[in-house]
Amino acid sequence: MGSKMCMNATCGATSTVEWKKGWPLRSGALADLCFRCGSAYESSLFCETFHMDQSGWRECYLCSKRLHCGCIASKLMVEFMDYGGIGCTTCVNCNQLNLNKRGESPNVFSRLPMKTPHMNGESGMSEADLFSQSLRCDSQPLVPGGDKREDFMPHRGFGHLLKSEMHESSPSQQPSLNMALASLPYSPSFANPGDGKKDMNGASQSHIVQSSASSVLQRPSKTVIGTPVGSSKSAHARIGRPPVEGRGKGHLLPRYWPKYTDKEVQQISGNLNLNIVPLFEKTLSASDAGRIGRLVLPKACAEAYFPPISQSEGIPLKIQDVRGKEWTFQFRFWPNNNSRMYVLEGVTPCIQSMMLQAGDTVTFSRVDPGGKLIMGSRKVANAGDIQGGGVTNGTSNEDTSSSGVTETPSSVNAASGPSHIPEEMRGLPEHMTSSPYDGNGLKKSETNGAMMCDDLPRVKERKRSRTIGTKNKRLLLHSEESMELRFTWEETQELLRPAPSSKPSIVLVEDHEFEEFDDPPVFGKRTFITSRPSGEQERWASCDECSKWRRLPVDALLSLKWTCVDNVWDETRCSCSAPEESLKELENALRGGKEYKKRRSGGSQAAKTVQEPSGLDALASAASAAVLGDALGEPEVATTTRHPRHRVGCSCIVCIQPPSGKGRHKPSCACNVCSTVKRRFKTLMMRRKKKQLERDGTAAAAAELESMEVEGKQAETDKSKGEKEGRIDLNSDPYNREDNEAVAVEKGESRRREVGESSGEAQGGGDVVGITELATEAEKIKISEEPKGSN
DNA sequence: ATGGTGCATGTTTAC
DNA sequence: TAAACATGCACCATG
Repeated sequence: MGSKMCMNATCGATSTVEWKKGWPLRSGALADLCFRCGSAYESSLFCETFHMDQSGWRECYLCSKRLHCGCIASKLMVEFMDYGGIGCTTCVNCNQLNLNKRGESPNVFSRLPMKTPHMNGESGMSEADLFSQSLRCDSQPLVPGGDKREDFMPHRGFGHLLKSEMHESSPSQQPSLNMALASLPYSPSFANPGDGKKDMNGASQSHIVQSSASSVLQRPSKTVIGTPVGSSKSAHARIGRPPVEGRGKGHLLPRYWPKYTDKEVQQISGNLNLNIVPLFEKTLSASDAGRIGRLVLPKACAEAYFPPISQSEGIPLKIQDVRGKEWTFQFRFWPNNNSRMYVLEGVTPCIQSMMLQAGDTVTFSRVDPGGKLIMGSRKVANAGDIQGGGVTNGTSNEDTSSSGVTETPSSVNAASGPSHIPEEMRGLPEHMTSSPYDGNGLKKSETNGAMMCDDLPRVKERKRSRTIGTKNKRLLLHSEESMELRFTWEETQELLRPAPSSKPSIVLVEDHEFEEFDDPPVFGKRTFITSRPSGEQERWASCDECSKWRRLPVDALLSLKWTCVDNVWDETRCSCSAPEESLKELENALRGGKEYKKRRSGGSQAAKTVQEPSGLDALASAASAAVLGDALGEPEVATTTRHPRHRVGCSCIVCIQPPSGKGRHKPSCACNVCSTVKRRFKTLMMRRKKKQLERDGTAAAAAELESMEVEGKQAETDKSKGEKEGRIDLNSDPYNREDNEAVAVEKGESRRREVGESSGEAQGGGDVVGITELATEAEKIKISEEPKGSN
């Protein structure tokens, strides 16, 4: 055990052994007490006696007023701490010292109204200067010979950092606590740089102040987007700030520093009409965002800012999101290698509510007063940007936080947040991803030049990204899912083609020919359909070789790879050497579409890189468009949604529907689709009754049956008539030779398939009101009917 | 069979 | 090298 010096300025005793165990700290450990004066050595004691619950507010024991410095810092930081390690504070209001509960002599610093260090934009002063000016020593040396505060203060402020940064502290003077991040801005040890009379092993106090301050202040800048200190833009900058003090001994890693911009804090504060104290944040891992619903909390953060728990089961913890909704999570821990692993359980609903996924960031703040925990979020750059799918100005890299406060990505360069997105996937230089604030706090933070130039973290970032890129497959997959696997049913449909080798067999269903394939469909080339002024439709496809657009028959189905040579429809343009036709029509059709824009603006190179995607590329493109809600030109312009195997002229339920998203049909709608649906449902009902009656077998029932059959025949006649007019039964299944779900019902075929067809088609199309409902109804009917039938 | 829970283990990172 | 953390996985409960 190294020698310790009593932290009580009035004592200053040094001993290597004679330290008594004192009262329990919040951490559960026992404080070391000075053998002479009984003061605590453990700096983690501070705030022990007058602990600030979680709010960071206290009431003056003398004037009964809340300690409040009245400056803007109060909204961001806890203003008062117990300096001196014995839990005493000077009330700024009455300037009286508050003894701690043990009645020990006050030996305190109080804070003068100050600007928050990171808000010192106009002053041009260094943060260290502001720290110094914002603190003053109120204590009077109680022992002749002066205040020995500087003897021990470095232990609790920047001191421990000096250990690593300067290697100047002797082991005996190394602190027993690591409250650096919490206490840094408040460290009174540097309040009076010129006041230092003693060297710390040779280092002057002023030196220490300077060095330590700079070393500390540089830290955030290495890991987060940071505006240079003193910048007037600091209110917008996402500076990773050391959070307010917590009770934990370990200081928080910069990656957990809350990286709010001041505007965001103000925004949250404004939203909730509360003072917000940012605590920490965490980038969601795949498992955090997964279905397990467990959010692993950084140990230091959990111990510093969440209530202490001694049982593994933990406690329910209420956390409010910035919309005001209160969530209750189970805050608990697991034993882990003689340590603890803290988790929040039951976060899935909240995560989903905030629409967060792996890579996004959750932020934890505290409300002053009250100590209520607030959970915010910050979404990672969106998939499209990650994919590099479009050149952005950086403004779209981040999503609006579901928290109501839009936050920038938790730093492009930060070790957390978007860093989990492999740089290779970004497609953009990192500096492109800095985002400007929109001024109202609702979007974007400003570009930060400081971090753009900071290569160190970028190197680190790349290292991490590579690792994650190869290792964290879940996260990667998730991103890929976002980009490539989320496409709509219709978008998939339009890309499906019959397998090249498969020969269709023609099936005649109610006078309609259907091609049926034994092989599953394959992905085909994406094409565009345009309409001529005459109304005639034609299809356009881009050659995979020369990227020239070729006009094709509307019913042309192209394989995944398609080149001019495959253009069997136009002999004059079946070679890449043939000139391209006027693209006027195509351009018109695609005007406003992304593909078109890309192609037009990109020149030859762009034409090469942004050429019409094929197959999975097209899927990815479609997926991106779907995900991003992009205004991509509709690939199938002026056409209806099609089955992959359906040809032009197909009048099945899918093909006759308007393109998706064209609105729902009204209940009274008498269009082809709706009337067909209704008719079909009627038939279903009729058959159900018929079966019911057959079972009953009563004479009356027979009579009813007779009349029903008359009705039914009439219905069938209508149906047949309708089909001959170009309509087709809703339940016609182009894949089913026997078609006719009624037949299927009678044959006991799967109701699931049946209903699935109906509802699925309805969904695939324009969400025709009634289809789903009717199908559901039919399902119910059959379900209720089946047990009876089977018995 | 499925999903939840608790712990173990491998990887990463800070010191 | 040790701590922290992400995730795998065995075990158990439930339907």
